[in-house]
Amino acid sequence: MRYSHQRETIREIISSTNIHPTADWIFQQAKHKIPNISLGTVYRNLRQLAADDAIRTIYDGSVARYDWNIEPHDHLKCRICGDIVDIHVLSDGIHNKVQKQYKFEVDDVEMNIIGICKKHK
Amino acid sequence: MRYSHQRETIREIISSTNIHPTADWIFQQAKHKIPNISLGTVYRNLRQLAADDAIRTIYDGSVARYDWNIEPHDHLKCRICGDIVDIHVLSDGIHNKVQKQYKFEVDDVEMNIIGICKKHK
DNA sequence: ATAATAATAGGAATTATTACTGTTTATTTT
DNA sequence: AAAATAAACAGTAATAATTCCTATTATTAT
Repeated sequence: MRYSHQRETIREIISSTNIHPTADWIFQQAKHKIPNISLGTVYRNLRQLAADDAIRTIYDGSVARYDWNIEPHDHLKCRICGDIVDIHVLSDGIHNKVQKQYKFEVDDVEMNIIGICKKHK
Repeated sequence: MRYSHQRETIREIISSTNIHPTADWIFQQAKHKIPNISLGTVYRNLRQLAADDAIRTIYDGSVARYDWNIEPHDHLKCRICGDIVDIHVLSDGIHNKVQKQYKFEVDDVEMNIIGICKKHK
């Protein structure tokens, strides 16, 4: 993968926040630095960065969000404010358990816990 | 919610399969029974059935799929054949652990394990 | 410095889903 | 049982997220 200014800018934007931004949010931020950047460029680079394991794609219902944190972790999503926070509750054992019990080669585990965060109950 | 022939047909279609169908697949099946049913009707009823906890909506990347199984369970998704199968690995303890540790009121837990099923490795 | 080609901007196309509108139909009231 | 009410419908337009296309630009190897 060849260097590109656009891709580095996108990478920096993702690394700078914990909000798990959408492609469009990243696009809006990127425009501040590169006014004529295009949305297609943002999507193409997000796909490339994810394929390269430089970022992680998470799904919030049906919209994709992006996370700089590529370590295994889970998500807590508040259905009042929409905030998504990283947590770590899933034991590493699940991985092996599934592998043995179902003869399934595990690549990725995504766990999203939906509910109401402490600020809203 | 008032009775409707369309909704009952949709409910039956979902109950009859383990493939976790998409709205469009359900629409194609429904047309065999009700030739002039419209896609909007399928989506509206899927939303209503899900709100009523008669079915469960699951997200396969960014497309919605529907599951007749409303008991807590997890999913194994094969990235070769696309098949999604129901499993139960997550202990009920996670619910309380998250509730206490993060003061988060848990409504729903979705866990998808992505990898390669035994038929394809 | 030049050639080769990966990446880009801008826009069109696609896919999944929701919204709108006039009509039909299940249920309630008379 | 007929009339009134409103939920649900079919058909279609609109929207949102994402991907694809093409001519141009930028990076890298020679």
